[in-house]
Amino acid sequence: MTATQELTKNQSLVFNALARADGPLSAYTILDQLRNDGFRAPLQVYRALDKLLDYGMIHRLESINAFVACAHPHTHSHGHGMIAFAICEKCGQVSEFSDDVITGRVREWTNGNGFKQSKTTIEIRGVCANCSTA
Amino acid sequence: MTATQELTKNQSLVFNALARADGPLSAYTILDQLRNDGFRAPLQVYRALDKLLDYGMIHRLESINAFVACAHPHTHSHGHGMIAFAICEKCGQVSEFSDDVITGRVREWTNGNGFKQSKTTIEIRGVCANCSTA
DNA sequence: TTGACAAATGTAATAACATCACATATCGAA
DNA sequence: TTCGATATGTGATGTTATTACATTTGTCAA
Repeated sequence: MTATQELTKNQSLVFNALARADGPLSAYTILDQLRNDGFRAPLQVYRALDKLLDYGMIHRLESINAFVACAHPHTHSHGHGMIAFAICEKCGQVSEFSDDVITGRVREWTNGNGFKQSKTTIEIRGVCANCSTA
Repeated sequence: MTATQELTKNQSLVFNALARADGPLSAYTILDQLRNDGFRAPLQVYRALDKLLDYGMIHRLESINAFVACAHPHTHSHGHGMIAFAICEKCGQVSEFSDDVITGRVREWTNGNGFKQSKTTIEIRGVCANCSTA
């Protein structure tokens, strides 16, 4: 499962809501945007989000309880390498990047400590270039 | 403000609850533990937590909405260097470490992109050595 | 000492985020 | 076609965090 067309109706609706947004959305914001499409309950959103996370098409930003469409689907669709997010607290814009050195250092620590990692969160909060010059 | 003795009553109660716990606690768990000490409302806990975070005496684990007493107060009480957490999903134990290389790479990215970072979260979820051998 | 400001506290209500439980529907393969 | 897996609909509930407002306590200078 990688192509957009293979998503179910609810998954497509949720994914498209995130894809057309210019920043992260909360589950409840998505719900509100999809009321006209027949969405009535949070669970409809959360279920779709879970699947989209599975498929690697979106990310969850733990530090702000929100979700974004993946910015570089092709780049890391094949799994390895952790992704870091820089989240602007002024405008809400999120930049996504991955860094092999960081990935390597984390892996060194986990290997050295017998820790089996399943998911790693790296989130940088601050103010983006645009917002700090303005 | 660095010494435990200078904390207010509520701050001490909350800090001690975290210090004697063997893992992270949620705000509401802390509240329940402190009912006998006169705590009645979430805000009493959250206000103390905010201060303790300010003072660098505790950390917030964003990915599990919980708080832990800082494991190495002396080490990073002087501010620089970001801290990473490895959180075991079986036993709840949290290991805290900091890595200058990771700190440096993050700073390179933020400097290169004009991003003024204020707080950085690094949380590794997985299973610790103890739990994976058991 | 007092009065005035800042910091801390108490309390109720509400907002924001997430899941449970249960019923129903849809689809693909045996 | 019938069975199982997946997806969906819906209400209720659970969990996490904040708002708003009143009161108390501590500090410090006049």
